[in-house]
Amino acid sequence: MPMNTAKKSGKTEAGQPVAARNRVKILFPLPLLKPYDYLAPVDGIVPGAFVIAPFGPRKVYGVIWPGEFDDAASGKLKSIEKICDAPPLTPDLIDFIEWTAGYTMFPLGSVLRMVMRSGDMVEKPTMQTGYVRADASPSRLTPQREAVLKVAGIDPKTEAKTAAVLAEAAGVSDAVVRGLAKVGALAPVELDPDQPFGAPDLKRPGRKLSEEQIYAADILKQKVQTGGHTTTLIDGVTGSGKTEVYLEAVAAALARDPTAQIVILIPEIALTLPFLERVEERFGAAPAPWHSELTSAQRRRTWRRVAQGQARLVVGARSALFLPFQNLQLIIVDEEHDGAYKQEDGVIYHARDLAVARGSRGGFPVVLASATPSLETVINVDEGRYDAVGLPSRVAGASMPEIFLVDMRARPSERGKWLSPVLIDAVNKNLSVSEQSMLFLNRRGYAPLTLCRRCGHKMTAPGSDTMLVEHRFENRLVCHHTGFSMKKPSACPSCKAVDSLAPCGPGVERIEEEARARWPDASISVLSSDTAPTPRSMRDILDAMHDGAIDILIATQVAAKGHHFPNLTLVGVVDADLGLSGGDLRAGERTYQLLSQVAGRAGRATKPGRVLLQTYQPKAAVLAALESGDRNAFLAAEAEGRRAFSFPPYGRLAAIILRAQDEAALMKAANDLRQAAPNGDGVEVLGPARAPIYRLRGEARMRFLIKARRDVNLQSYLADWLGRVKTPSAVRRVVDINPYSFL
DNA sequence: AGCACGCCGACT
DNA sequence: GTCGGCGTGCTC
Repeated sequence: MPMNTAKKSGKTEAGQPVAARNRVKILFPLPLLKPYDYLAPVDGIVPGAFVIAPFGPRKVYGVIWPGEFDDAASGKLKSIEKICDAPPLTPDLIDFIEWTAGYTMFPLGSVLRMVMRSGDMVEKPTMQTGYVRADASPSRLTPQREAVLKVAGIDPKTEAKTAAVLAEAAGVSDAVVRGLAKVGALAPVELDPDQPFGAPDLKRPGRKLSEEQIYAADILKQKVQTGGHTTTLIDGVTGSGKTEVYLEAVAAALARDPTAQIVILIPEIALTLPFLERVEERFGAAPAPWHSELTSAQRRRTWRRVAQGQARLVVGARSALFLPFQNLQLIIVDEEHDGAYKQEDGVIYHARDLAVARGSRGGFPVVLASATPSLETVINVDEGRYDAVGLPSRVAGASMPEIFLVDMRARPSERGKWLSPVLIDAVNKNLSVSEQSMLFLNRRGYAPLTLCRRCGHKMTAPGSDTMLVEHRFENRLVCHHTGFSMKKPSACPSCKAVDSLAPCGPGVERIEEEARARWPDASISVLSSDTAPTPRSMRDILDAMHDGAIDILIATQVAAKGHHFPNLTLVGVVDADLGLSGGDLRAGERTYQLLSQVAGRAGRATKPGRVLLQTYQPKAAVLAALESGDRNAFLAAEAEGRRAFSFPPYGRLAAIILRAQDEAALMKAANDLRQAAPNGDGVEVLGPARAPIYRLRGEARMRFLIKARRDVNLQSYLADWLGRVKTPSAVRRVVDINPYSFL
């Protein structure tokens, strides 16, 4: 275990004996390609230690970095300002940062920034005052005082509580607590506001597992016991109990090494709340949470407790991969196929790929879980790089739902309506037997397109080629890409015609309108990120659904995962073709994943479920595969398609995106870059082409796609290429290795 | 990321 | 004549 050998040294500036000074490298969490050389005030500062050092005109938090000293830098060396009293980053994390920078082609310092975010997390927070019981007993023991003394602890290390917490627990005002402190019955102690996380209780038994689950869990536990790196896919249908299985592996890892730390990655923060509770139920202590919605205090608590090795189990979004673990021993990637693992701004990365890399370099197991694994992962299993355990049946004897296609050409909806008679009949039938239905449409708002009936003008966001979506409930037009929103104008901004703006196409709000008109007596709710913006509001709707208070739930993809509705027996997908257009490499795969996930909501308990997919292209391979339930045939066909065009995972793919306000400068930069592209064996450069959304937030965007054979080092090729041209700073240039979004 | 340095328009 | 716009480049 690396210790911070650099003790606080007090004054480090002038007056330090020169003989004691040696050189160190410091990496700053700034977009810098390399660390810089400094003079250290004392010997033996370990790599990974946090410091403050002068950098240009200001003082910046940084990290001591390993590496050769740069002779060119002699002569202008400055001294470290301060060595921070925080546990240093471990060598394996430093290695992971280096590897990630090389792989993603982002500056080393930018990757470090994901670990540090803000430097103040390194500092000890201001301590609170906590109280424990002291020897002196109060002269007058009132019932209130007695209640406080009853809930107060003794051990100043672990049991100190703030006045507010004690008062709350005793049901009295905090004046009572202060009074007791004044007479010496309570002793004040310094209390870290970042309270430790509860230790997982390893004696606690897990839920009762099926034979199948026990078998799968044993395989995973074996991997953990043996140690060393493996990647294992838990390939289990919706409702097969994947979570219980991998929690057994987590338990095994916690038991094997008393300092081991584990991270469970989940794709969406909306899911964290129920998930945290589930983990708490298993281990008797809440895990440390990590996602973008944490308050700064919550974030600091998790970060510091992870850095101290105190938080042993972390549940978080993709960025949890960059927490400063002391002894990371296992990574679980739940719903590994989920597109939310792809980080699209700042350093662009895919958390699943980085998790596997981290496990491989750190020599510990990685577990991927999914009901609809990504093609990449399936092929990695087929080719023997990953292992797999299957969970082919649902727990508690529930059967898989039956899936039917509704050919909208044969059974169209009424004009200006979106539900086919087939789906309407099915909902009617469900209402008559008091079973729940869900109408699924992955489109927020009322209408995805607003068009002027008179001049044909399409409403777009300012400076962007993105359509404004009508949100009728708020009477606003909203851009889902840029966040722009405006009150719906009464006149067309182009031809000034009044009341000519017509909503085109359906969103969930419009389906709600249709459903309310058709089923006025039914209880209908909409679940989307607009109706449930916070985890709590989402939970309210989910609870109402669970308790049967809703007859028809109209939902976007936020309802697609992770919820059990025992009385939901019908899922109607309003537009199953929605994700298929656009020529995206993974459109078919994503549609399959989303729709089978949605389908999995139906009939989880004893009641069999039915799923109706409304489509205009029932012959499409994805839909045929969903109907027949033949996932393997679908994946084989997808794989063949990718192989034919040497797309990932049969070849490598990268994108270079250029963006600039000035279109002429952008075109010139794109052409200059194209001219400089070196000929590479097995490398094909496509573009530059306009990005599908050409203008976004006032910037125009051009894209290159670079395809390479699997045996080509794509990063070296790109580094060579990009090193040859100087793009003006007004044109932003970003590399996306293995792009997912083609917008 | 900041921040300084440097070269072209509207002000006292 | 100067104040200040933000493009360019540097930070050990």
